[in-house]
Amino acid sequence: MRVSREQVAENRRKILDAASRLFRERGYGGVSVADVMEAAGLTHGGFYGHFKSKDDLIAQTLAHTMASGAAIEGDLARYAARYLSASHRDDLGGGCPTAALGAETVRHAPEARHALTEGLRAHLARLTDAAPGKTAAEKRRAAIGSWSAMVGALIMARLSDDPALSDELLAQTRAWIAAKDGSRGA
Amino acid sequence: MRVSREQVAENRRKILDAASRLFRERGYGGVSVADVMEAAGLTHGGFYGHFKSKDDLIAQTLAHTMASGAAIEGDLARYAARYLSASHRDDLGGGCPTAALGAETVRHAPEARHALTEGLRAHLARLTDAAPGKTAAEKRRAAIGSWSAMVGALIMARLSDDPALSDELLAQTRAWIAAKDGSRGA
DNA sequence: TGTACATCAGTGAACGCGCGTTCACTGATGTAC
DNA sequence: TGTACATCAGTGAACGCGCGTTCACTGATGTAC
Repeated sequence: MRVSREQVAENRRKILDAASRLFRERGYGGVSVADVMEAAGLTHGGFYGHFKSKDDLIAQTLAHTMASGAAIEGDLARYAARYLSASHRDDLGGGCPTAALGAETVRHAPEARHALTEGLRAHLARLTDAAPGKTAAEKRRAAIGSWSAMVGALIMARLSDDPALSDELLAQTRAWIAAKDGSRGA
Repeated sequence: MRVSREQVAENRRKILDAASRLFRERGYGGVSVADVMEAAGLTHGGFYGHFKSKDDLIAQTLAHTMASGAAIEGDLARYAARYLSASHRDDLGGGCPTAALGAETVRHAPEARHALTEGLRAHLARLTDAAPGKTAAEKRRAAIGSWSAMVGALIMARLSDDPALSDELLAQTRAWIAAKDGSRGA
């Protein structure tokens, strides 16, 4: 049963959205092509009309997800407070793709790595604008240092099976970033 | 062909060492039980004499790997310089288990998460001792903030397919940690 | 505008491979005498 | 200390399942007239 061109485009978007969430929740290996298609409301056979392979889906999903990189509201400390919140920690599927998939993506197709790298580059540029510092170099350093701390802390907070340690990782990293920002670097 | 008790213990250690390196290099899903056994110089059939399942191997491998947490030589900035080096970035299989496997381990058996969490707790205690700060609270905060930044920066430096960006992530995060340490916090 | 046909997105069964796991067997180790 | 037997770690073939991928088919869409 053929569908309209608009329906095709919408189906493709649904597949990418479903894949984006599922991959972040369960990792690449934890999600089958059939899982993605079912979540998109389709059957698995139609998959290869949209994508060349599962690896192709992974790369395109990352590009799709990173393209919707939101602008940063407020300063870097404010952004860090939201990033390092319990609600973000508990929302794997809707949260930061770098924290959820960065480590696994190293081992995947070059296209997937490339999509994440370019998303990361764009995000660092936005963070640099929002970062404190008198010079461009200071702002860049604060952006990279703070962002590294955010990603690392979120991953470890999710990893920890001790809720107290998990909360401490978030709170202390938030405080450290805020203190660093206030102290105006070098 | 039965082997001696010492041989059994040595084989078990070889399996854990091989698994530790292979899992870090390729992730849990990228390594088969047969891969591990072959790397340990054995055949796959004998695996279930040592471990209950692949998940059991994963958990025991993490416990085994985290148990050999080295003491920290020098202060925290010195440790960070080594952690955030090109040679550590390029040595996935021999490098930090948290950076290599932390994100994936969230989705695995509770025992695996627990082993990593306890290793992390012990490591944070050692880092706290080496951290700068006048009070215990300051040292703890510096340890957690710096450690989060190290883990995040290493993951992103490995992820980046642009060598210049990769190097910048390491260098800026090193500088940020050093600056922060010098500035004596809040 | 209406009709006839070609196109092709999606369906669901099927294929083949890899992997986790099991099992009958082997032969060296450990032990009872 | 030496011998006979029981134990059991490791071997390699086999099993079964899940998953990525393919394919013949369907029927609605798009188009030529």
